[in-house]
Amino acid sequence: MLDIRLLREHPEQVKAGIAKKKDTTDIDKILQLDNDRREVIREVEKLKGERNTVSAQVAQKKKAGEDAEAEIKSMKAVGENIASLDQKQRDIEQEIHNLMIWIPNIPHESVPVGGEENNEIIREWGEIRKADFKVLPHWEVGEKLGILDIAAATKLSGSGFYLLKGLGARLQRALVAYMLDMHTREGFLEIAAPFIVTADTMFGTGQLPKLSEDMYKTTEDEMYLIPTAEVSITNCYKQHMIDQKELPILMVGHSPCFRREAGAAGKDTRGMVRVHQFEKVEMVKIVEPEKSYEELESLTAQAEKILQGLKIPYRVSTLATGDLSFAAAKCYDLELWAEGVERWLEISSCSNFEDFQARRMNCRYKDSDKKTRFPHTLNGSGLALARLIPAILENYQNADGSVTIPEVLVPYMGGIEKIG
RNA sequence: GGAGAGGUGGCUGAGUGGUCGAAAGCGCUGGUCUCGAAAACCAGUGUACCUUCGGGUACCCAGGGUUCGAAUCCCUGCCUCUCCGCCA
Repeated sequence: MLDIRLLREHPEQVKAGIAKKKDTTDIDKILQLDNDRREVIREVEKLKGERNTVSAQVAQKKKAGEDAEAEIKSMKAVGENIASLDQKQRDIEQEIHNLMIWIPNIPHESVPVGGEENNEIIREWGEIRKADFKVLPHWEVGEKLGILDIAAATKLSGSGFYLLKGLGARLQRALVAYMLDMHTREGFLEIAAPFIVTADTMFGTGQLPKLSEDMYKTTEDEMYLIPTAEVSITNCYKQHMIDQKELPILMVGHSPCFRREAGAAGKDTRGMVRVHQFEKVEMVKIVEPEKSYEELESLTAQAEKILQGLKIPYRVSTLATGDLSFAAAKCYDLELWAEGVERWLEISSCSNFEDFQARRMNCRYKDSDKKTRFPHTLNGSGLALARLIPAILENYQNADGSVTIPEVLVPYMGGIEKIG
């Protein structure tokens, strides 16, 4: 959520910012409501002041045993007037709120302007292998090795699901353990949080109300299945006052992610690349505002360490404004090269939300001047399994159809060095 | 699921209709003392909004209600705790 003061004081900046994200909220309408609101407040507060004064007189007279009927009578009408103005104020504030919650965060000045085509690749890492045999896509090699069974998943849940078995399931477990170990070693606190959360929690990180269509929702209790562990982990600090000494807060967790992919019908229908449920390790940071952009760099570097450890080539790009998510001010995408599908696959998004989420969650901290402020929140995948496994099955594929286990995973695989 | 108790500031916790924004303690900040620290003592210490910058208004889980006036009384919801039931 944006600060209404930013709208008041720099309306042009806000308008330009949201336009870069292709948002069309009528900012002037909100400013008009904001003026109306203040007018009502001035009026009602004057009346309340009067009532408080007279009420004090009533109390005094009663104490002294005097008659206060005249005062009581005169305040009756004032009281009714106050009640109706209070209602009017609430209505206006509700209307303002209902508009504010749909406004996206505004992009940081360093973010390239434009649509997806303006994303900027800022670095690449690793050598793309030139195999002297035909590298099979992961769904083919996975089925052949008996470790991936898309048909079974489809039977259970319909299209857009995968099922791993044997060493495939083990590989996923190994990756999760490898990644969690890496991040906790670097100071991230491991969190195992709920996968089902309330609407209020979804509001806190910005999934609601805008992304409602993308999530699975329970019918009986109005609960939501998390689309990412970001939701559960970040919201641990919802409605919380943080002591500055605790900052920066670094957390990491592993969870399944549930996504309806409502707008993506017909895209990437084969394999594990686009599915309704996948596993992911997610890192979250809560930091002082002054440090959030350097923290974004180190967060991205942290995600990159996983790929470097696995020796998988990747590239990092800065997302252009039109490609940024609702809540993000700046985002780096990590894409890895998958040799079988011959594509760069998005494997991690590392974003700085500035105080956008903190404001929605009402997460605050006291700074060194004892002033209450909103911290900045960040998160980054570290990493998503449903795209990492395909990359391993393809990039580590051998001519005989077997798959070599990346060296760093061997200990996690109980010493197994090759599948097939 | 059943019965009961309760939700008050950064924290603990008093307060059952009228100077209560709220006692006390802890914590925090400053000072005295000290070579320095601890202890002790003294002082200070909520947030948001409106403002003609004098001040004013609101906030004691949330939302309604009663009243001239509500932290305090009533209703609804949410959450926590205790006991019972059920249960991986």
